[in-house]
Order: sequence, then C-alpha cells, then structure tokens
Amino acid sequence: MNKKQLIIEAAIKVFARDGLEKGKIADIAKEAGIGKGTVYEYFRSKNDIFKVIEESVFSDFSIVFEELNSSTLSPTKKLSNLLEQGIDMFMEMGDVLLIIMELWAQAGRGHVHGSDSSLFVEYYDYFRKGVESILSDGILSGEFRDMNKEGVATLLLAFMDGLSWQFVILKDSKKFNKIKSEAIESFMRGISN
Amino acid sequence: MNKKQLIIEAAIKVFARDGLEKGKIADIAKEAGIGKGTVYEYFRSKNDIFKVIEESVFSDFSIVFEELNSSTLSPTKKLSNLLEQGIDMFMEMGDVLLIIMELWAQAGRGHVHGSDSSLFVEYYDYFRKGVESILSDGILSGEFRDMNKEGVATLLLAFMDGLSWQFVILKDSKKFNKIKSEAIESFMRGISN
DNA sequence: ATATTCCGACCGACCGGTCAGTCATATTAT
DNA sequence: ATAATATGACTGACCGGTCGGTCGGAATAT
Repeated sequence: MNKKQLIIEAAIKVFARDGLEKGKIADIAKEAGIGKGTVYEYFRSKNDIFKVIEESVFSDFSIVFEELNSSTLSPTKKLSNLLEQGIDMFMEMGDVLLIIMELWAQAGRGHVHGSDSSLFVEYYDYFRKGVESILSDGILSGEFRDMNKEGVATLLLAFMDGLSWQFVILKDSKKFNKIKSEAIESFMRGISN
Repeated sequence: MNKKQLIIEAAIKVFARDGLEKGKIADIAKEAGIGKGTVYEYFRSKNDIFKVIEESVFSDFSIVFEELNSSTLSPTKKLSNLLEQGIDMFMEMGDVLLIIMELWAQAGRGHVHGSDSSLFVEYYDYFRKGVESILSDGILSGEFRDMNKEGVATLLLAFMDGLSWQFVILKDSKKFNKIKSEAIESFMRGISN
C-alpha cells in the first residue's frame, strides 16, 4: 500500500471530522497506523497535506467534467448530465465537502497554504469557461435561447455548489435525489428556447 | 457605545481576516481598544462569541426576508426581489461571508459551539418554507407553472448561497452585478408559466 | 554461506511557541 | 467608601515540527 496515499486518506478522515485547524497530525498518524514522525517523511507540513487534498478533489472533478465535455451528446444532454453527475459526485464526497468548505474560506482570505494564489479561482474559471462553451453550442444549434452566457454559467455553478452546501448540513440524500431532478428541470427550462 | 456590540464588531473583523481558529482573543481586544480580560466580562468564551455572530447574521437576513414576504408585491416580484436583495446583502457582507462559511462547516460536522443542534438547519428550513409559500401563491395566481415546490425552493436557496460563495473567492462586484441580473432572469424564466 | 557494513524508513520523546481563560490589582463610578 | 468595571501578566494545556536513535533488510566482503 502506497503510504502517501494511506496518509492522505487518514488525513481526510481526521480533517473532515475535526476541522482543518483542530485536526491533529498525531491523530492522522494514529488513524493511518503509523508514527507521527513518518507523516513528515512524506509531507513537509500540515499545509502541504491541505494542498494535496485540494488538488485531488479538483482532479477528480476535472476528470468527470472532461469526459462529459468531450462526449458527443447534445448541449442539452451535456448540461443536464453535468448537473446530475456533478451533484451526485458532491453527495458521494460526503464529509470531504466540509474540508472543501474550509479550504474555500481560506482561498477567500487570499492566503492559501502560505502562497497567495488559489486553485479555487483557477479551476472556477476553467469550469465556467467550459460551461459557457457548451452554452454557445446550444445557442448555435437552437436548443438554448440567446443569453448572457457568463451569467448563466455562473448560475449553473452556483446551483451546484449551493446544493452541495445545503447537503452538507441537511444530509438526507433520499430527499435530495427527489429535489435534484426538479431543480435540474427548472434550470434547463430557464435556458431552453 | 455598547461595549458588547463593540467587541462583536471587532471579533467579526478579526475572525474574517484570520479565521475562527486562528483569530485571537487578544487581537479582538486590541481591535476594540480594550483589555483582553474585558472581553471575558461580556462573553463566557470564544465559542460564545461565535454563537452571537451567527445569530446576528441570521437575524439581519430574517428582517429583509420578513419585510419582503409580508409586502403586497406579486409572487413574481417577491421572488425576484428576494434574489436581488439577498444577493446584494451577501455581497455587502463581504468578509463576514468567510465567517459564515466556517460556521457552516462546523454545523455540517454536527458539533456546533459545543451544542449539537444548529441554527443553520433551523433557519434553512424556515427560509425554504417561506419561499415555498410564495411559490404556492404564484401557482394559484397562474404566474408560475405547476412544480415540485420543495425542489424549486431548494434551487433558489442553492443559487443564492452558491453565488455568494463564488463572490467570496472572485470578489469582482462590478462583474457580479452584470451577471446577477441574467442569472435571476434565467431562474425566473424556469418557473414562469 | 555467512559475517559485516550500510541504508533509509520509521519512530516518538521532546522542544518551543501559542493562546484561551484566570485572577489579583487598578481604575472608575456611585 | 465601596461597588462595579477594566486590565494584562500569568498559567498550563496543547500541538506542529524536529531529531537522535532503532531496526530489518539489502549490498558487499570474506
């Protein structure tokens, strides 16, 4: 078993449970079944662990996004699938969402893990541009009405994020699945021609 | 000047800048121009300060919501105003949003300031029910299509939250104002008859 | 074959800094 | 005079990060 991965998984568990600040390196080591010193053989610092977790989350999401985006589906299908799969993905992430929220707040403060640029800003831009290009295709094909693409793309991302944040505190996934389809339908209706 | 309020304002400034955990009581005292011990004359603990901040945010939002909800505007107007004003309010809150995010994550962990029930859950329910009742009115009046009200209400709240979270990291309020109106329009279109 | 040397992953006791909360004293108000 | 309020030095728990030491196994020598 790759020990670095082992530590990351333990860290996710601990940080999700206790928070980024209160989550202790000693607990991560215990959770991973190794000594505290060993953690520092694989990571330079606590912040370093944060960074790796953040990267892994974005990379997971990018894969889903990339795959969908490069498919041959119609723009309508692409967007509704993106919403569907994106929301499902967030729901599956469960407590990892709590870590993302805290990292997000850190990003908002502008001093992320010591550096001052943020993966969040970068990726947000990237995802929004992707959505905008799907919207363009849909407008050209006549499936979508003409619109301010940036506004609608922002709405779509806001919708996905907002839903996951609600899920974080409400938890009830059975209920959420029912709600999800109506919400997606309503969104799609808002942009259709 | 009410000293308790003075401390709360200093605390908001410090927590927004440094985070809930890293924000120091000593800094709050300095910011408020008083001694550290004095803080403890007005608050039992750091957690106590968190709690009061959380309550004040919700109470501000409730006032706006209540006022709008009890107005004589049409359901359509009510909802679009709610979105407009709600988003504006979030944007004005600026860095306070960062505090809310952290409190939100704490709420998601289910052990909020020691207690285990959360204002977030409570208020979310309250706001969603309010939106649902506006939707009901609109359906009756024929302004809105028939719909799963819970799904759409959830979408609306998700949209507002999501937008503010994006604002937290992107900051550009000029751009956001442009985006906002298109996003609201698209949402309203999705529910109109 | 087996003795010897070398390596580096692993460990946890320890250190130094930090900070919430306390309390004895000082200041101010009545 | 004394009650009420304010203060900041102090304390002790806490925790991230360090470092000297251990040990199993690989490489090398005999």
